[in-house]
Amino acid sequence: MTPGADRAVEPASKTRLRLWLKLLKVTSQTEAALRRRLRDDHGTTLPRFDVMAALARYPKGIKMSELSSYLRVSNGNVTGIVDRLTKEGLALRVAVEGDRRSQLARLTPMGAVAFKDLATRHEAWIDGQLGGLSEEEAETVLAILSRVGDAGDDQ
Amino acid sequence: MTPGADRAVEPASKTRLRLWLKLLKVTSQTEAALRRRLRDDHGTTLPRFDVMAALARYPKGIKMSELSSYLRVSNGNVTGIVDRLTKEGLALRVAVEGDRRSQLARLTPMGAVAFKDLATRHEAWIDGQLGGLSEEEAETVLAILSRVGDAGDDQ
DNA sequence: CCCAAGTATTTCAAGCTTGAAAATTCTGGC
DNA sequence: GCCAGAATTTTCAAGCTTGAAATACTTGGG
Repeated sequence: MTPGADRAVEPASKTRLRLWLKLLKVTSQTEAALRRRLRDDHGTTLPRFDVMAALARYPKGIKMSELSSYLRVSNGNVTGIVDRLTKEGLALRVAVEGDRRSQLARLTPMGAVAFKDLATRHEAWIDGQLGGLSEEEAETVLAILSRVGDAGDDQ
Repeated sequence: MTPGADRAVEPASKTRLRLWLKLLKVTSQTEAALRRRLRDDHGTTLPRFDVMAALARYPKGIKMSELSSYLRVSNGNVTGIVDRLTKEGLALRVAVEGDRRSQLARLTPMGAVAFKDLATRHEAWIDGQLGGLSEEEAETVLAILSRVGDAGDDQ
């Protein structure tokens, strides 16, 4: 749509590529630091944290397939992560009434406590990482990026 | 804009957490789409692409340890990726004069051609993904995020 | 010259990730 | 009731990732 003028278009694509590289850099640096922190200070991993965060939102449990689509990862992936959380006593599977194919994954009481602690520290830590930004700047970026990750903003 | 009128009561930490989740969402969605594209249309992977991009910047070759610190991944990681690229004829290792511990990794002519093609398509594709943003918006986000991923902006 | 300490890389075990295939269970048309 | 096809989950092979240990080589002090 409206590619029209062959002069004005060129700089925009370069700017967008730079923006992509910057987005990648900020998130991967922050994510790498987060993984390190989870590992060193809490003996866990980011995928485990993500799964626990999802399970925490569904106290009554969530089906494995719903969990994988919620997290946008493959079915086989969550199977392995929930397996490991279960082995550590943080999660469990419960049968679904009336459908023996499905199982609900949920946190154990121990898992819920562990997650609550993690979540609190997580929020404070992220705040520290992004602390250089004012609330207004954060809102500005949020508003602009909302037009990129547009499809299916389901939360 | 200014959707934040009634969000003024929200603490800045919540806004920053939302921003983090948004950044994560945009980059991981884009990255997932990129991985899919590389795999389905080009039979390769993002790590391979990243390594090839790094090697393309050093036509004379780069030491394995320099490669891993450039990409900010572990040594063992690049060993495996370069192994696979080598097996496919896209990269090779050459001995370093005067230090038999080191090796220089570099693209083969075939690897260089393959990368050049990939890079061209990559830039156009990214532009399409972020096409919803004006150049001004992209610049705004870039300026703000530059204050987060501050350390060592090497490109 | 010898060897201890340092440097460069690879190997390894464990976990994450994917898509495809397999196993299990359900459902609806007959 | 039977069974073909659909739905749900697990299993699997291959690759990515890390940090630690192992391997190979270099350097400098004695």
